[in-house]
Amino acid sequence: MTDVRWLSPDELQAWKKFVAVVELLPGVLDSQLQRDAELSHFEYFVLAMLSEAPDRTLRMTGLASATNATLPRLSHVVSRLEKRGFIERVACAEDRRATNARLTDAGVAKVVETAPGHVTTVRENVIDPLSDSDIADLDRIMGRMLGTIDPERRFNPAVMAEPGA
Amino acid sequence: MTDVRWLSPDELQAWKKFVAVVELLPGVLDSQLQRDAELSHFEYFVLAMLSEAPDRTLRMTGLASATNATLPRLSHVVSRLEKRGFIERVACAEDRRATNARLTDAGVAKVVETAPGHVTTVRENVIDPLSDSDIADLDRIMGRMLGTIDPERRFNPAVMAEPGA
DNA sequence: CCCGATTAGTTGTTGTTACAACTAACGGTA
DNA sequence: TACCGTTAGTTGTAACAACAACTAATCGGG
Repeated sequence: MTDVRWLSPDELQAWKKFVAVVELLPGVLDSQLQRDAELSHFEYFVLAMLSEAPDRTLRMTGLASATNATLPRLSHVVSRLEKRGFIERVACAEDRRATNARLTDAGVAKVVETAPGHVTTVRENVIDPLSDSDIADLDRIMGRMLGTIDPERRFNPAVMAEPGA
Repeated sequence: MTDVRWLSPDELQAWKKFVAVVELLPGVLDSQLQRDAELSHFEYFVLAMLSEAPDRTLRMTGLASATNATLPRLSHVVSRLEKRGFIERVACAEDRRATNARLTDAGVAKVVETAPGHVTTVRENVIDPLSDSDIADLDRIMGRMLGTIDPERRFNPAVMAEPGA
Protein backbone atom coordinates (compact mmCIF):
# COMPACT_ATOMS: atom_id res chain seq x y z
CA MET A 1 0.00 0.00 0.00
CA THR A 2 2.83 2.42 0.76
CA ASP A 3 5.24 1.46 -2.01
CA VAL A 4 3.20 2.94 -4.84
CA ARG A 5 5.06 4.21 -7.86
CA TRP A 6 3.32 7.50 -8.52
CA LEU A 7 3.39 9.04 -11.97
CA SER A 8 6.21 11.39 -12.92
CA PRO A 9 5.23 14.88 -14.12
CA ASP A 10 5.71 13.86 -17.74
CA GLU A 11 3.71 10.69 -17.29
CA LEU A 12 0.97 12.54 -15.46
CA GLN A 13 0.66 15.16 -18.16
CA ALA A 14 0.43 12.57 -20.94
CA TRP A 15 -2.05 10.52 -18.93
CA LYS A 16 -4.33 13.47 -18.28
CA LYS A 17 -4.51 14.32 -21.96
CA PHE A 18 -5.04 10.72 -22.92
CA VAL A 19 -7.83 10.25 -20.42
CA ALA A 20 -9.46 13.43 -21.69
CA VAL A 21 -9.48 12.05 -25.22
CA VAL A 22 -10.84 8.73 -24.03
CA GLU A 23 -13.67 10.53 -22.27
CA LEU A 24 -14.49 12.92 -25.10
CA LEU A 25 -14.06 10.88 -28.25
CA PRO A 26 -17.00 8.48 -27.77
CA GLY A 27 -19.33 11.44 -27.44
CA VAL A 28 -18.01 12.98 -30.63
CA LEU A 29 -18.49 9.77 -32.59
CA ASP A 30 -21.88 9.04 -31.06
CA SER A 31 -23.38 12.41 -31.72
CA GLN A 32 -22.41 12.53 -35.39
CA LEU A 33 -23.82 9.06 -35.99
CA GLN A 34 -26.91 9.74 -33.93
CA ARG A 35 -27.58 12.95 -35.80
CA ASP A 36 -26.90 11.66 -39.31
CA ALA A 37 -27.97 8.02 -39.11
CA GLU A 38 -29.82 7.52 -35.80
CA LEU A 39 -27.22 4.97 -34.83
CA SER A 40 -25.02 4.77 -31.77
CA HIS A 41 -21.34 4.18 -32.42
CA PHE A 42 -21.72 0.69 -31.06
CA GLU A 43 -24.62 -0.07 -33.39
CA TYR A 44 -22.64 1.24 -36.33
CA PHE A 45 -19.70 -0.87 -35.26
CA VAL A 46 -21.87 -3.99 -35.19
CA LEU A 47 -23.16 -3.30 -38.69
CA ALA A 48 -19.66 -2.54 -39.96
CA MET A 49 -18.24 -5.76 -38.53
CA LEU A 50 -20.97 -7.77 -40.21
CA SER A 51 -20.45 -6.00 -43.51
CA GLU A 52 -16.83 -7.16 -43.56
CA ALA A 53 -17.61 -10.75 -42.59
CA PRO A 54 -17.90 -13.57 -45.14
CA ASP A 55 -21.50 -13.81 -46.33
CA ARG A 56 -22.21 -10.75 -44.10
CA THR A 57 -22.82 -13.30 -41.36
CA LEU A 58 -21.32 -13.94 -37.92
CA ARG A 59 -22.17 -16.05 -34.91
CA MET A 60 -23.51 -14.03 -31.99
CA THR A 61 -20.55 -15.11 -29.88
CA GLY A 62 -18.06 -14.16 -32.58
CA LEU A 63 -19.76 -10.82 -33.12
CA ALA A 64 -19.78 -10.15 -29.40
CA SER A 65 -16.09 -10.86 -29.24
CA ALA A 66 -15.31 -8.73 -32.27
CA THR A 67 -17.17 -5.77 -30.80
CA ASN A 68 -16.13 -6.31 -27.18
CA ALA A 69 -19.72 -6.64 -26.09
CA THR A 70 -21.20 -9.02 -23.57
CA LEU A 71 -23.63 -11.47 -25.10
CA PRO A 72 -26.67 -9.98 -23.36
CA ARG A 73 -25.78 -6.53 -24.60
CA LEU A 74 -25.28 -7.76 -28.13
CA SER A 75 -28.50 -9.71 -28.04
CA HIS A 76 -30.49 -6.61 -27.15
CA VAL A 77 -28.74 -4.47 -29.76
CA VAL A 78 -29.26 -7.07 -32.48
CA SER A 79 -32.93 -7.23 -31.55
CA ARG A 80 -33.25 -3.48 -32.06
CA LEU A 81 -31.38 -3.56 -35.35
CA GLU A 82 -33.49 -6.51 -36.43
CA LYS A 83 -36.68 -4.54 -35.74
CA ARG A 84 -35.29 -1.78 -37.95
CA GLY A 85 -34.60 -4.26 -40.72
CA PHE A 86 -30.82 -4.02 -40.82
CA ILE A 87 -30.03 -7.47 -39.44
CA GLU A 88 -31.75 -10.84 -39.51
CA ARG A 89 -31.25 -13.77 -37.19
CA VAL A 90 -30.64 -17.05 -38.95
CA ALA A 91 -30.55 -20.39 -37.21
CA CYS A 92 -27.22 -22.14 -37.50
CA ALA A 93 -27.35 -25.49 -39.24
CA GLU A 94 -24.27 -27.10 -37.70
CA ASP A 95 -24.95 -26.13 -34.08
CA ARG A 96 -28.56 -25.65 -33.18
CA ARG A 97 -27.67 -23.72 -30.02
CA ALA A 98 -26.04 -21.05 -32.12
CA THR A 99 -27.60 -18.05 -33.84
CA ASN A 100 -26.15 -16.33 -36.87
CA ALA A 101 -26.58 -12.61 -37.32
CA ARG A 102 -26.71 -11.61 -40.96
CA LEU A 103 -26.69 -8.15 -42.48
CA THR A 104 -29.72 -7.61 -44.73
CA ASP A 105 -29.57 -5.68 -47.99
CA ALA A 106 -31.05 -2.72 -46.14
CA GLY A 107 -28.27 -3.11 -43.59
CA VAL A 108 -25.63 -3.04 -46.30
CA ALA A 109 -27.22 0.08 -47.74
CA LYS A 110 -27.25 1.67 -44.30
CA VAL A 111 -23.54 1.05 -43.83
CA VAL A 112 -22.76 2.33 -47.31
CA GLU A 113 -24.62 5.57 -46.77
CA THR A 114 -23.38 6.07 -43.22
CA ALA A 115 -19.71 5.29 -43.69
CA PRO A 116 -18.66 8.51 -45.47
CA GLY A 117 -19.91 10.80 -42.72
CA HIS A 118 -18.35 8.61 -40.08
CA VAL A 119 -14.99 8.48 -41.83
CA THR A 120 -15.06 12.24 -42.23
CA THR A 121 -15.65 12.65 -38.49
CA VAL A 122 -12.79 10.30 -37.71
CA ARG A 123 -10.54 12.22 -40.09
CA GLU A 124 -11.40 15.60 -38.69
CA ASN A 125 -11.02 14.67 -35.05
CA VAL A 126 -8.33 12.02 -35.03
CA ILE A 127 -6.36 11.54 -38.23
CA ASP A 128 -5.99 14.92 -39.86
CA PRO A 129 -4.54 16.73 -36.82
CA LEU A 130 -1.67 14.22 -36.98
CA SER A 131 1.40 14.02 -39.21
CA ASP A 132 2.44 10.80 -40.93
CA SER A 133 4.99 10.07 -38.25
CA ASP A 134 2.37 10.78 -35.58
CA ILE A 135 0.23 8.08 -37.18
CA ALA A 136 3.12 5.64 -36.97
CA ASP A 137 3.70 6.59 -33.33
CA LEU A 138 0.02 6.20 -32.52
CA ASP A 139 -0.04 2.77 -34.11
CA ARG A 140 3.01 1.65 -32.15
CA ILE A 141 1.80 3.05 -28.82
CA MET A 142 -1.73 1.66 -29.10
CA GLY A 143 -0.28 -1.70 -30.09
CA ARG A 144 1.76 -1.74 -26.89
CA MET A 145 -1.23 -0.90 -24.74
CA LEU A 146 -3.31 -3.57 -26.43
CA GLY A 147 -0.65 -6.09 -25.55
CA THR A 148 -1.65 -5.61 -21.91
CA ILE A 149 -5.29 -4.61 -22.15
CA ASP A 150 -6.30 -7.17 -24.74
CA PRO A 151 -3.89 -10.11 -24.45
CA GLU A 152 -6.17 -12.47 -26.36
CA ARG A 153 -6.14 -10.12 -29.36
CA ARG A 154 -9.88 -10.08 -29.60
CA PHE A 155 -9.51 -6.64 -31.04
CA ASN A 156 -5.97 -6.33 -32.26
CA PRO A 157 -6.23 -7.80 -35.75
CA ALA A 158 -2.56 -8.62 -36.09
CA VAL A 159 -3.15 -11.85 -37.97
CA MET A 160 -6.83 -11.48 -38.63
CA ALA A 161 -6.32 -10.77 -42.32
CA GLU A 162 -4.52 -14.07 -42.89
CA PRO A 163 -7.09 -16.79 -43.55
CA GLY A 164 -4.75 -19.62 -42.60
CA ALA A 165 -3.34 -18.21 -39.38
CA MET B 1 -20.99 12.46 -50.62
CA THR B 2 -18.79 10.87 -53.28
CA ASP B 3 -15.56 12.75 -52.61
CA VAL B 4 -14.78 11.06 -49.32
CA ARG B 5 -11.18 10.74 -48.36
CA TRP B 6 -10.99 7.19 -47.09
CA LEU B 7 -8.31 6.13 -44.67
CA SER B 8 -5.00 4.86 -46.02
CA PRO B 9 -3.89 1.40 -44.87
CA ASP B 10 -1.54 2.92 -42.28
CA GLU B 11 -4.20 5.27 -41.01
CA LEU B 12 -6.75 2.50 -40.86
CA GLN B 13 -4.47 0.24 -38.89
CA ALA B 14 -3.64 2.95 -36.36
CA TRP B 15 -7.30 3.93 -36.08
CA LYS B 16 -8.44 0.37 -35.44
CA LYS B 17 -5.97 -0.07 -32.62
CA PHE B 18 -6.81 3.29 -31.16
CA VAL B 19 -10.53 2.62 -31.23
CA ALA B 20 -9.94 -0.73 -29.57
CA VAL B 21 -8.11 0.97 -26.71
CA VAL B 22 -10.82 3.59 -26.39
CA GLU B 23 -13.42 0.82 -26.12
CA LEU B 24 -11.49 -1.36 -23.72
CA LEU B 25 -9.76 1.06 -21.37
CA PRO B 26 -12.86 2.44 -19.60
CA GLY B 27 -13.88 -1.09 -18.70
CA VAL B 28 -10.44 -1.82 -17.27
CA LEU B 29 -10.47 1.29 -15.10
CA ASP B 30 -14.07 0.84 -14.05
CA SER B 31 -13.77 -2.73 -12.98
CA GLN B 32 -10.71 -2.19 -10.80
CA LEU B 33 -12.32 0.76 -9.05
CA GLN B 34 -15.66 -0.99 -8.75
CA ARG B 35 -14.03 -4.07 -7.26
CA ASP B 36 -11.69 -2.28 -4.85
CA ALA B 37 -13.65 0.84 -3.93
CA GLU B 38 -17.21 0.44 -5.24
CA LEU B 39 -16.68 3.54 -7.35
CA SER B 40 -17.10 4.08 -11.07
CA HIS B 41 -14.20 5.76 -12.81
CA PHE B 42 -16.30 8.86 -13.21
CA GLU B 43 -17.16 8.95 -9.51
CA TYR B 44 -13.50 8.56 -8.64
CA PHE B 45 -12.64 11.32 -11.06
CA VAL B 46 -15.13 13.65 -9.40
CA LEU B 47 -13.66 12.94 -5.97
CA ALA B 48 -10.12 13.35 -7.27
CA MET B 49 -10.88 16.70 -8.88
CA LEU B 50 -12.37 17.98 -5.65
CA SER B 51 -9.42 16.74 -3.64
CA GLU B 52 -7.10 18.90 -5.72
CA ALA B 53 -9.27 22.00 -5.56
CA PRO B 54 -8.67 24.82 -3.07
CA ASP B 55 -10.60 24.10 0.13
CA ARG B 56 -11.64 20.81 -1.50
CA THR B 57 -14.53 22.80 -2.96
CA LEU B 58 -15.78 23.51 -6.48
CA ARG B 59 -18.88 25.01 -8.03
CA MET B 60 -21.11 22.45 -9.68
CA THR B 61 -20.59 24.12 -13.03
CA GLY B 62 -16.83 24.17 -12.62
CA LEU B 63 -16.78 20.56 -11.53
CA ALA B 64 -18.97 19.57 -14.47
CA SER B 65 -16.61 21.30 -16.83
CA ALA B 66 -13.52 19.78 -15.23
CA THR B 67 -14.97 16.29 -15.54
CA ASN B 68 -16.66 16.79 -18.91
CA ALA B 69 -20.04 15.95 -17.45
CA THR B 70 -23.36 17.55 -18.21
CA LEU B 71 -24.84 19.34 -15.24
CA PRO B 72 -27.71 16.88 -14.81
CA ARG B 73 -25.32 13.95 -14.82
CA LEU B 74 -23.07 15.60 -12.26
CA SER B 75 -26.02 16.54 -10.11
CA HIS B 76 -27.16 12.92 -9.91
CA VAL B 77 -23.67 11.62 -9.24
CA VAL B 78 -23.04 14.19 -6.52
CA SER B 79 -26.34 13.21 -4.92
CA ARG B 80 -25.20 9.60 -4.76
CA LEU B 81 -21.79 10.50 -3.39
CA GLU B 82 -23.47 12.79 -0.89
CA LYS B 83 -25.66 9.93 0.34
CA ARG B 84 -22.50 7.91 0.87
CA GLY B 85 -20.95 10.72 2.87
CA PHE B 86 -18.07 11.60 0.54
CA ILE B 87 -19.33 14.99 -0.62
CA GLU B 88 -21.48 17.70 0.91
CA ARG B 89 -23.39 20.44 -0.86
CA VAL B 90 -22.73 23.90 0.50
CA ALA B 91 -24.70 26.96 -0.52
CA CYS B 92 -22.57 29.59 -2.19
CA ALA B 93 -22.49 32.91 -0.36
CA GLU B 94 -21.63 35.19 -3.30
CA ASP B 95 -24.12 33.78 -5.78
CA ARG B 96 -27.20 32.21 -4.31
CA ARG B 97 -28.01 30.35 -7.51
CA ALA B 98 -24.78 28.43 -7.21
CA THR B 99 -24.03 25.28 -5.24
CA ASN B 100 -20.60 24.32 -4.01
CA ALA B 101 -19.62 20.68 -3.81
CA ARG B 102 -17.13 20.02 -1.04
CA LEU B 103 -15.20 16.87 -0.28
CA THR B 104 -15.82 15.68 3.29
CA ASP B 105 -13.11 14.18 5.49
CA ALA B 106 -14.51 10.78 4.64
CA GLY B 107 -14.22 11.71 0.97
CA VAL B 108 -10.59 12.68 1.40
CA ALA B 109 -9.93 9.39 3.15
CA LYS B 110 -11.67 7.55 0.33
CA VAL B 111 -9.47 9.18 -2.28
CA VAL B 112 -6.33 8.52 -0.25
CA GLU B 113 -7.10 4.85 0.13
CA THR B 114 -8.30 4.42 -3.45
CA ALA B 115 -5.59 6.29 -5.32
CA PRO B 116 -2.76 3.73 -5.00
CA GLY B 117 -4.75 0.92 -6.59
CA HIS B 118 -5.95 3.19 -9.34
CA VAL B 119 -2.47 4.49 -10.13
CA THR B 120 -1.17 0.95 -10.19
CA THR B 121 -3.85 0.00 -12.72
CA VAL B 122 -3.01 3.00 -14.88
CA ARG B 123 0.68 2.11 -14.72
CA GLU B 124 0.16 -1.51 -15.61
CA ASN B 125 -2.15 -0.90 -18.52
CA VAL B 126 -1.03 2.41 -19.97
CA ILE B 127 2.25 3.80 -18.72
CA ASP B 128 4.56 0.88 -18.10
CA PRO B 129 4.19 -0.73 -21.54
CA LEU B 130 5.58 2.52 -22.97
CA SER B 131 9.11 3.88 -23.19
CA ASP B 132 10.00 7.43 -22.20
CA SER B 133 9.88 8.58 -25.80
CA ASP B 134 6.53 6.83 -26.23
CA ILE B 135 5.23 8.95 -23.35
CA ALA B 136 6.42 12.09 -25.08
CA ASP B 137 4.81 10.95 -28.34
CA LEU B 138 1.55 10.14 -26.55
CA ASP B 139 1.51 13.56 -24.94
CA ARG B 140 2.10 15.31 -28.25
CA ILE B 141 -0.48 13.25 -30.16
CA MET B 142 -3.22 13.56 -27.54
CA GLY B 143 -2.55 17.27 -27.36
CA ARG B 144 -3.16 17.56 -31.08
CA MET B 145 -6.40 15.62 -30.91
CA LEU B 146 -7.61 17.73 -28.01
CA GLY B 147 -7.01 20.82 -30.10
CA THR B 148 -9.88 19.64 -32.29
CA ILE B 149 -12.04 17.67 -29.91
CA ASP B 150 -11.85 20.10 -27.02
CA PRO B 151 -11.12 23.53 -28.48
CA GLU B 152 -12.14 25.35 -25.30
CA ARG B 153 -9.51 23.43 -23.34
CA ARG B 154 -11.95 22.39 -20.69
CA PHE B 155 -9.78 19.39 -20.20
CA ASN B 156 -6.39 20.19 -21.62
CA PRO B 157 -4.70 21.81 -18.65
CA ALA B 158 -2.09 23.68 -20.65
CA VAL B 159 -1.95 26.60 -18.28
CA MET B 160 -3.97 25.20 -15.42
CA ALA B 161 -0.99 24.74 -13.14
CA GLU B 162 -0.09 28.43 -13.28
CA PRO B 163 -2.15 30.32 -10.70
CA GLY B 164 -1.77 33.63 -12.44
CA ALA B 165 -2.46 32.57 -16.01
C1' DC C 1 -28.66 -44.23 -24.50
C1' DC C 2 -28.94 -41.46 -20.60
C1' DC C 3 -27.15 -38.23 -17.27
C1' DG C 4 -24.37 -34.29 -15.55
C1' DA C 5 -21.54 -30.47 -17.11
C1' DT C 6 -20.73 -26.99 -20.35
C1' DT C 7 -21.86 -23.78 -24.06
C1' DA C 8 -25.06 -20.48 -26.77
C1' DG C 9 -28.24 -17.36 -26.42
C1' DT C 10 -32.39 -14.79 -24.58
C1' DT C 11 -35.10 -12.31 -21.18
C1' DG C 12 -36.03 -9.59 -16.98
C1' DT C 13 -34.45 -6.34 -13.41
C1' DT C 14 -31.79 -2.67 -11.74
C1' DG C 15 -28.80 1.28 -12.09
C1' DT C 16 -26.86 4.99 -14.83
C1' DT C 17 -26.99 8.48 -18.40
C1' DA C 18 -29.07 11.78 -21.74
C1' DC C 19 -32.55 14.96 -22.67
C1' DA C 20 -36.16 18.01 -21.52
C1' DA C 21 -38.79 20.67 -18.46
C1' DC C 22 -38.70 23.14 -14.50
C1' DT C 23 -37.44 26.51 -10.42
C1' DA C 24 -34.65 30.00 -8.53
C1' DA C 25 -31.57 33.82 -8.73
C1' DC C 26 -28.79 37.35 -11.07
C1' DG C 27 -28.06 41.53 -14.17
C1' DG C 28 -29.13 45.09 -17.09
C1' DT C 29 -32.43 48.54 -18.53
C1' DA C 30 -36.35 51.54 -18.54
C1' DT D 1 -38.31 48.81 -8.82
C1' DA D 2 -40.29 46.05 -12.27
C1' DC D 3 -39.36 43.43 -16.18
C1' DC D 4 -36.88 40.41 -19.50
C1' DG D 5 -33.27 37.55 -20.75
C1' DT D 6 -29.66 34.64 -19.04
C1' DT D 7 -27.36 31.55 -15.81
C1' DA D 8 -27.20 27.72 -12.06
C1' DG D 9 -28.95 23.84 -10.66
C1' DT D 10 -32.49 20.09 -9.80
C1' DT D 11 -35.93 16.66 -11.02
C1' DG D 12 -38.59 13.50 -13.98
C1' DT D 13 -38.71 10.40 -18.02
C1' DA D 14 -37.02 7.38 -21.39
C1' DA D 15 -33.20 4.67 -23.45
C1' DC D 16 -29.32 1.82 -22.87
C1' DA D 17 -25.93 -1.40 -20.38
C1' DA D 18 -24.59 -4.66 -16.56
C1' DC D 19 -25.77 -8.55 -14.10
C1' DA D 20 -28.33 -12.53 -12.96
C1' DA D 21 -31.50 -16.04 -13.94
C1' DC D 22 -33.25 -18.82 -17.28
C1' DT D 23 -33.95 -22.14 -21.57
C1' DA D 24 -32.16 -25.03 -24.96
C1' DA D 25 -28.71 -27.76 -27.21
C1' DT D 26 -24.21 -30.19 -27.31
C1' DC D 27 -20.55 -32.99 -25.39
C1' DG D 28 -18.39 -36.71 -22.66
C1' DG D 29 -18.50 -40.48 -19.99
C1' DG D 30 -20.76 -44.68 -17.82
